[in-house]
Amino acid sequence: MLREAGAIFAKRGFHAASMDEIAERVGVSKPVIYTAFGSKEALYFAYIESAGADLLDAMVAAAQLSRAGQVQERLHAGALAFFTFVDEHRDGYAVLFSELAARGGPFRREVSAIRRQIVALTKVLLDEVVEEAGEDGARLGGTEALAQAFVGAGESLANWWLENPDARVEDITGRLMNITWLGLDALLRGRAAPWPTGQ
Amino acid sequence: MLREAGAIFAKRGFHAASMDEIAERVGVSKPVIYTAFGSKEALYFAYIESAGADLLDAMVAAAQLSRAGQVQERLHAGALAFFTFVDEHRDGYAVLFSELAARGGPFRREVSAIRRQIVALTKVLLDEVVEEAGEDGARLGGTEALAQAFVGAGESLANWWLENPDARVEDITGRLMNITWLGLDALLRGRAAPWPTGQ
Amino acid sequence: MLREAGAIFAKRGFHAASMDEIAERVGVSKPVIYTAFGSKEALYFAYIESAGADLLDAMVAAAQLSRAGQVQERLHAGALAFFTFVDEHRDGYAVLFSELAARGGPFRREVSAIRRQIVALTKVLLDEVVEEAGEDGARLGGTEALAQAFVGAGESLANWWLENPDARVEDITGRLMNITWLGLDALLRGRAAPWPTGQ
Amino acid sequence: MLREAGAIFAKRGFHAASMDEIAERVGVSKPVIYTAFGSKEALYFAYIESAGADLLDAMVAAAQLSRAGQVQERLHAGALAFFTFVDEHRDGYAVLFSELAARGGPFRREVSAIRRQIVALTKVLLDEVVEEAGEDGARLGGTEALAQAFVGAGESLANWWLENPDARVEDITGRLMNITWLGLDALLRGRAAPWPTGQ
DNA sequence: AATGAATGAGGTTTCATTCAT
DNA sequence: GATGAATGAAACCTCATTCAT
Repeated sequence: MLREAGAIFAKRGFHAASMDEIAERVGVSKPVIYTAFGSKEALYFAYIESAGADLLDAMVAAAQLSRAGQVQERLHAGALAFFTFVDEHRDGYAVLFSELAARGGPFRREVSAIRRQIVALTKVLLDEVVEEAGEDGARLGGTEALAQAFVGAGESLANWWLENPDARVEDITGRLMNITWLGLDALLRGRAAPWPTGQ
Repeated sequence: MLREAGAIFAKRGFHAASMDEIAERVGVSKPVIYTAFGSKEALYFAYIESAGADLLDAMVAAAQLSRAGQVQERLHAGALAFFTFVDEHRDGYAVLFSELAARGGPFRREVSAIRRQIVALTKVLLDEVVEEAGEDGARLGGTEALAQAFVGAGESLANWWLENPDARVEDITGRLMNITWLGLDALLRGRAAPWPTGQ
Repeated sequence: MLREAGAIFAKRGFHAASMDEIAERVGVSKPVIYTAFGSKEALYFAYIESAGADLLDAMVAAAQLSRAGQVQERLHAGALAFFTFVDEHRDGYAVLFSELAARGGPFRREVSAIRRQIVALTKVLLDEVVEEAGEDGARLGGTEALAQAFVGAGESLANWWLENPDARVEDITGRLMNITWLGLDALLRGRAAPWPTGQ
Repeated sequence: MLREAGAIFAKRGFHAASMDEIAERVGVSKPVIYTAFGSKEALYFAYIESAGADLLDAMVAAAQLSRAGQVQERLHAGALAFFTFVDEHRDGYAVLFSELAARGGPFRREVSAIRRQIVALTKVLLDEVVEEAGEDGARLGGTEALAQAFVGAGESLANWWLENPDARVEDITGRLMNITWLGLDALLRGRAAPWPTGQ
C-alpha cells in the first residue's frame, strides 16, 4: 500500500498526485487510506520515512560489513549500497531526492533530516580516513563539505543513471569512486588504476 | 516582473505559489500577467529559461575568458562562475535546481534541458582535458558521467553553502576542485597542494 | 444505551454527534446500534420519544393527582412537574426543546407532536378553568393560544434557569404562575399575593 | 444575496443547507459567496446578525416612539414590532430562533447575544413599570425572570402563529398582552377588558 | 490597455452505513 | 450475534483562468 502510493508520488509529485488516483491504484477506497494514515501529508511522510530508513539501513549495514577492509573499500561499499537502493527502489529514490530541493513544503524538515544522515554517515567514514592518514581535516576545507560533494556527485550520477540505465551498478559505483577518490588529475595522468566502469 | 515572480516561486515552489500573490507582489493585476505570459506554467518556464540563460552565459564567458590558461584553470573558472551566480541570484538558483530533481511535472523536459547544457559545457571542458592528456575518455567511464558527477558535487556544495554562508565564493570553488580534480586519495596522501578553502 | 446516546445528542446536537462517538460512549460497536435502531435518525427519534413520554407522563400524573384541589393548583402542579423534569433530565429537556424550534430537519413532525401534546395537556386544564369560570374561551382568543403562551413562558424560564441554577424548582414554578396566572398588572398593583419565588 | 441564503438556511437548517444549493438559489457560483463572506459559518453569522439587528432596531424604535404613552402601551408597541418582524421576515425569525436552542454549534454565543438583547430591552421596560408602580422588583422574583417569561411566551405564540397564520398581527399581540399583562386570573374573572384578539 | 469580479473544475476530508469474519 | 474494516456519496473550499467594464 505504501509502495503503490509511492509509485504515484514518484510519477506525479506530491501536489499533482491525487488521493483518488492513489486509492484506485492501491485497490481500496479513499477512506481506507485516511483511516490508515490520517491525511495526504501523513501518507507522504510515512512513505518518505520508510524509504529513507531503508536507504540508511542499507548503507550503514554495508559500511559495517566491510569494516575489516581498507578504508576506501568501506566508502565503496557504502556507495554501492546507495546505488543498489536506487536501482531496486526507483520510486523511493525519486521521491526522496525530488523533495530535497523543494523550497517550501511542509516536508522540507523531515526530508533534509534524511539527507543529513546520509551526509553524516559519509562524513564519519571520511573522518576515519583522515585520521588514518594522519591528516588534518581543516586543511581540506572540512570533511563535511567533502561529504556534501561526495553525496552530491552520487545523487547526480544516480539521476543520470536512471535515464541511461545501461550501466551495471558496480560500474556506476566505480565512476563515483574514480572522480571523488582518485580525482580527475590522477585519472588523467594515469597515476592510478581506476575502478572499473564497464567502458 | 519576471524577477518578482521568481522570488515567489523560489520561496513557495511552483504549486504553492499562487497567481494572486505573484500579481500583488509584482504590483499589477492578474490579467496583465496572463496577457504577457499566457499561463502560470508559461510564466514559470520563462523565469527558468531566463535564469538558466544567465547562468549558462556566465559560465561560458568565464570558460572562454580563461582560454589562454591551463585546462584546470578553465574548469576552475567555470565553477567560480557557477558559484558566483548562486551567490548573486539565489532565487534563480533555487528555482532552477529545485525543479531539477522532480520526476513528474510538466517542466521536466524544459528544466532538464538547462541542466543538460550545464553538463554539456562541463563535458566539453573535460573532453579538451582528456584530449590534451592523450587519454581515452572511455577508459574513465565516459566523460559525460564524469561531468554529471562534477556538476552534482557542485550543486550539493552550493546548497550546503546557502545554509552555511560563511565561506567566500573562492573557497567553495576550491572545495569543489579539490575533491573532483585532485580526489580524496591525493588530498590525503599529500600528493597535491590543494586549492585554498579558507580553513 | 438510549440514555448515553441522549447525553451525546444533548451535548453536540444531532448533526455534530457522530455515531462513532455514540458507539464508543455506549461501549458497543456501531453495528449493534444499527441492528437495534436502524439509523441515526431512528435512534434520535427513539430518544426523543422516550424523553417526551417521560415528561408527559410526569405532567399528566401531577395534574391528576391534584384533581381534588382548585384549578390553579392543577396548573401549578403541571408546571412543577415540568420544571422537575427539566431539573432531573437535563439531557432529555435539552434535546426535546432544541429540536423544537428547528424549521427543517426530518424530525420536525415527530418532535412537534410531542410539544403539541404538552400544549394539549395545558389546554385541557385551561378549558376546565374557563368552563368553571363560566367564561367563553373565544373571548380570550382561544385557549390554545393561551396554552401556547403558557408553555412558551415555561420553556423560556427553564432555559434561563439552566443557566442560573440558583433558584429552587418551586420558585421557578412560582415565577411562571405569577406572570401567566396573575399577570403583570395584578402583580404591580398589588391586587394579588404572588406565588413565592424565593426573592 | 443574504436574503436568499437566509431562505435556504430557514428551510434546511445550517448543516443541511449546502453551499451548492445556496449558490444556485442566489444565482451565482460558489466562489462568489466565498469571496464575499469567507466561509459558510461567516455567511450564517452575517445573516443572523443582519436579521438580529433588524429585529432589535424595530423593537427599540417602537418602544421609543410610544414613549409618550402609558407604560403598558410601550410594552404593547414592542411586542407588536416583534410580531410584525416575524410576519414580514419569516426566514429571519426562523433562523434566529431555531439556533437559539441548539446546544453545540459555533454560533451559540452570537445568537444568544441577540436574544439577550431582546430580553434586556423587555427588562428595561419592565423596570420602568415597576418603578412607576412604586413596587419592588425583587418581590416579583426579579424583573429578568419576568422578561424571560414574557419573551418566551411571545416566541411560542410566534411559532404557533406561523403554523396558524389566520390571525392578524394585532390579535396575536393582544393574546400575548392578555396573558402576560392581565394574567389568566383577571381574564377569567372579568376584572379587565382584554386586548382584542379577533375572536 | 488594465481590472474587479466571476467561474468551473477538482481536491481533501468526513460520516452514516454495511459486509465478511 | 457482535465486530473491524470498508465504502460511497457528498461537503466545503481553492485557484488558475476569463469576461465585461
